Amino acid sequence: METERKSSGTVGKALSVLDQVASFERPVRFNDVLEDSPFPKATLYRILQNLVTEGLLTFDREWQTYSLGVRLVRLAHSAWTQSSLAPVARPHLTALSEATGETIHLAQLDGPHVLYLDKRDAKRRITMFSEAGKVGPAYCTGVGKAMLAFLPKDELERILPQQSYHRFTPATLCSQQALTGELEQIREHGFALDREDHEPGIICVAVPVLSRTKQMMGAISITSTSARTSLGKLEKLVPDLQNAASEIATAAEYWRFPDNQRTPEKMEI
Amino acid sequence: METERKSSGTVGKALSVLDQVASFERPVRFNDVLEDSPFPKATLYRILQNLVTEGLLTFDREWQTYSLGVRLVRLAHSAWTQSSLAPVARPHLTALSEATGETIHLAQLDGPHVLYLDKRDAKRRITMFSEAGKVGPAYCTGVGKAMLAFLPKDELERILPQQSYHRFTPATLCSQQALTGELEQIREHGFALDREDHEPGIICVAVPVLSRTKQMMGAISITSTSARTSLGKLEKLVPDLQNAASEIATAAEYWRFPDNQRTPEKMEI
DNA sequence: CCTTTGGTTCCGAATAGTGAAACTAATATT
DNA sequence: AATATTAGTTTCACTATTCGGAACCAAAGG
Repeated sequence: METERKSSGTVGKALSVLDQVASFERPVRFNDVLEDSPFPKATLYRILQNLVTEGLLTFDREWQTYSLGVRLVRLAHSAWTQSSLAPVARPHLTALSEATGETIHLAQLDGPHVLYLDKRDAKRRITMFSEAGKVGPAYCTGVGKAMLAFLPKDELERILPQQSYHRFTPATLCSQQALTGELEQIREHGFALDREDHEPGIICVAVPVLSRTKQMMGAISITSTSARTSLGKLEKLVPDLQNAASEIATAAEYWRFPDNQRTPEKMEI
Repeated sequence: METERKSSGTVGKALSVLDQVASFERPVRFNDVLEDSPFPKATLYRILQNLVTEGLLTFDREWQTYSLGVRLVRLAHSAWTQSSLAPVARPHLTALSEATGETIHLAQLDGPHVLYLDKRDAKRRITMFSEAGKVGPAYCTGVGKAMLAFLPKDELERILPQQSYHRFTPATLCSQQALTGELEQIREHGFALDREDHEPGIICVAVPVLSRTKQMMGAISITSTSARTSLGKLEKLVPDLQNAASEIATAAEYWRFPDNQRTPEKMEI
């Protein structure tokens, strides 16, 4: 389930190493990295050193281990607050969660994966950093399918073959063909269902967040368990979801022009 | 207050551009970046393109703007959960905040700055992603001074001249000399005080988190207002703080060896 | 003492990055 | 309508970085 990026250029190589270190999920020694690295010893060594001096990795002298550097956390804070839908969506997610009493997700696409940017859990109302930033598969989650369905054709064609199509449950759509058919349906209805595709007992409805120009910006979903509710009941919440989605979209549109730069009037072309 | 990194090598240059884009705090057009960039047009252009294809930036075709890419959020999630003190410290921070009823911070150094990794606010008990990742000055915050005081001499000498020494309040220590003196005190007492150095009315006590080998790993603090409490009362909480700090340190130590790799026994050299 | 394992350094060859300048596509100006 | 200006993109000869095989070093194991 690792992201395979076309790592051209020097930065690409460096980042692929960074990703690899991240994938270990613990501090690693030089040899651990070397073992499944496409790079020869000397090259890898230099790349790691570079990453350390750039602050993307930290090197623990005592243990001779590399781990991800705090500089990333700082960058991500900026990324989260400015580039994504997350900050503008926040109040709407809260409202949705209070109105429905269910779990809410906000996600965007990161390459072929779904990246969760925010989450509201109805029970303990707490959103932690450790929740945002998680990745999941696109082909078998509500938000994933909702987003794929509204992607431009060329991008979709690039992403579909990159899905793993692993069978998680009996309901998982395990082939590109099956998925394409489902996406067609979703496009028609305007919303996606997760019929326990990913986890047994977990169901959800999701809608895309579309800009004024019908560009897909992300997706939001309401998740529950098949024990507590049913797909039918969830479908009744679709209007609320769509409402929230369009509010988020317009909020995001405005949010780009706090006061300076191009004026909102100019948008009306 | 911008971080000036020695951007040698190709990745360094790319990252400096990334930082620059981040510093705008809004989507930017090519020319905005060009205007105060050390790089010539063509070079900057290519660097930006690289960053986009690497997913560190996203390019909005409609508006022709660059903003930080979601890939950073994913990386930061890994960074937060694995490289930093944050995950192991979490339960201890919660405990502290419940015991004292005050605001708790966990911070590490990111170059010359303080980077906040977690926060517990006593009132509305909510920790949001948008809180972690914030940066602040080191020379005039409790956590900052606590960390500087326990830094190895050579590192300290590199970092001290990089502080801005801006006067925020009458109590701010505005010179390297004044700061050095204070650090001496802190080293003696084992804890740092923020006597409204940074914000009027805001006071705090902070202690460093030190590893078994006395390496400085971060700092934690209890913050309050001068209206609600006093420095004297805060000082009474130092033992609790130090307790938490040492628990965090040992937890972090163990956390490095979930099961595999070097065994804990080997640590006893 | 020799060998193995893990990590670091060298240096010529190969590659990727550089940036002045030319070009295009949109406004704005005369 | 013709021209100037501004913003963004492409080209290409030049050059600085990066690459990586091989040699080297240091510590642990026999």
